[in-house]
Amino acid sequence: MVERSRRRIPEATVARLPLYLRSLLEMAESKTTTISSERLAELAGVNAAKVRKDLSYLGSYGTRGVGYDVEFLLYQISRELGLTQDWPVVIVGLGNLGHALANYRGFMARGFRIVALVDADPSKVGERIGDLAVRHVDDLPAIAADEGIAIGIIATPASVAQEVADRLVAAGVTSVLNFAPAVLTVPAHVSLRKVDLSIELQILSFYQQRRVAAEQALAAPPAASAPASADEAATA
Amino acid sequence: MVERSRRRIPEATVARLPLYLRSLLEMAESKTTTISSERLAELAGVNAAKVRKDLSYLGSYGTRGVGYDVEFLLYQISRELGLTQDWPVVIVGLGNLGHALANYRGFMARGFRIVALVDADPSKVGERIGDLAVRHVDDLPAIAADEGIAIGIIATPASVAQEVADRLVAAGVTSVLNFAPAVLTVPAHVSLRKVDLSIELQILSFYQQRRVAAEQALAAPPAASAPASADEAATA
DNA sequence: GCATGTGAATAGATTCACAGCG
DNA sequence: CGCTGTGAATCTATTCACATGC
Repeated sequence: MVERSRRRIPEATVARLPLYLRSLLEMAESKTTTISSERLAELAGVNAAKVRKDLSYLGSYGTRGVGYDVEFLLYQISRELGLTQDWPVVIVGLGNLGHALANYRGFMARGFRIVALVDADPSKVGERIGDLAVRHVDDLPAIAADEGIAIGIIATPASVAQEVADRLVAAGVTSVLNFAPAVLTVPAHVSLRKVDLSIELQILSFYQQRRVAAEQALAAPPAASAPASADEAATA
Repeated sequence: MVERSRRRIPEATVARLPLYLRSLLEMAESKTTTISSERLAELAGVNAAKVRKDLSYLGSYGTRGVGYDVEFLLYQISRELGLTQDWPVVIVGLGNLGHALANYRGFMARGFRIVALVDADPSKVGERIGDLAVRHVDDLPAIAADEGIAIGIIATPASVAQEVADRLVAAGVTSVLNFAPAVLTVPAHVSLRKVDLSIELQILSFYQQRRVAAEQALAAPPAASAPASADEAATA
């Protein structure tokens, strides 16, 4: 019982465990008791060898010739991800996005509980969202101490995101999820992840352009140099 | 002029180009004319060797002993990412998140234009958000054809996300950004990216737990077997 | 002299392929 | 026999270190 997490789990594997978890939850709902790496791979949108290798980092939890026990694997992954406890979360910044996040009862799922909302704008302080009232960002240290905040979500404009991150860290928060389009720096003992809409769109744009260019190359004769007016959208 | 994109740009590099772009935009605003890989690396939160290698895939756009011309590099990256044109975007699903996204004039930045909002709920159809009216999801084929939609954003509940993806693809959309917590499958000629809040939180939870466990291991004597009540949060 | 550009070295992730075991 | 678990092979990405050229 002392030998918890003797293995070093690769980052890429950690990032996939939530996918397996979600797939297993679906299977559990449909009363399926065991699942093969093949099927789990299909549900999670990866390949079977990857599933087996990933799960092998957690331990030998499968049965050869049979597969994995859904409930047991669910529990093991939950435990590994630290979801057998509830992490108190604070959302900083209650503009459009902050509001949407605060109302995400569904998305949050098990393991996380929004316990505080803070904003720097005095006109927002006091506003009730769900069953929480918005408090001032200056109260962060007190809130963090009282509620034992583990995770801070930054949903502010980019211009103040670093300052907010600093305040969260100063208040003792050691995990930060940043929605602001800005590069943040935090001390080494703090985890930082980001969700960036515009980056995702730009990546899509890259491949989209590439496809359009490839189509044009096929359609146009590969002879003459530069096509004069190539600015019509080619999404047919 | 025909030799556009002769190099094969690695995926990891593509994912970082938007970071460089953003950093360069900041530099351009502060009237800086040239920038070293070192400084750009600092702004983008990566290391300098990576910046140089990444940029070298685009071409030899730097000057030895000097650095990169900010404006020129800005243009080259924009072009490479396909941001010299505007991509028409449709948002599907106007719940909390869809609303927030529709109002994100800021986050969207250059290169993208939200031209349509659709939802399956008849009570939402007709609602005006900004200067757009919500239309019914059944109109997608017509909308896609009229507006030349390039990118579809899925902001629906997970339960209908795959169906929406199928409809987008059927309507000719070839880039999809999925916010729903579901694994989607699309044909090979369609790009798919996802943004998943709960996955990000779960990844943070993994490392958070790991830290807490490490602290406890330090604090507690490494002798006795299982600590009886280990369910107090340890965020001090 | 100084910062880029890039081969070579290293590290990390994915995939293969099959031995091992229920 | 079927499916897991895992070494070995492969592929991709990162980092090093220095020759190159302004």
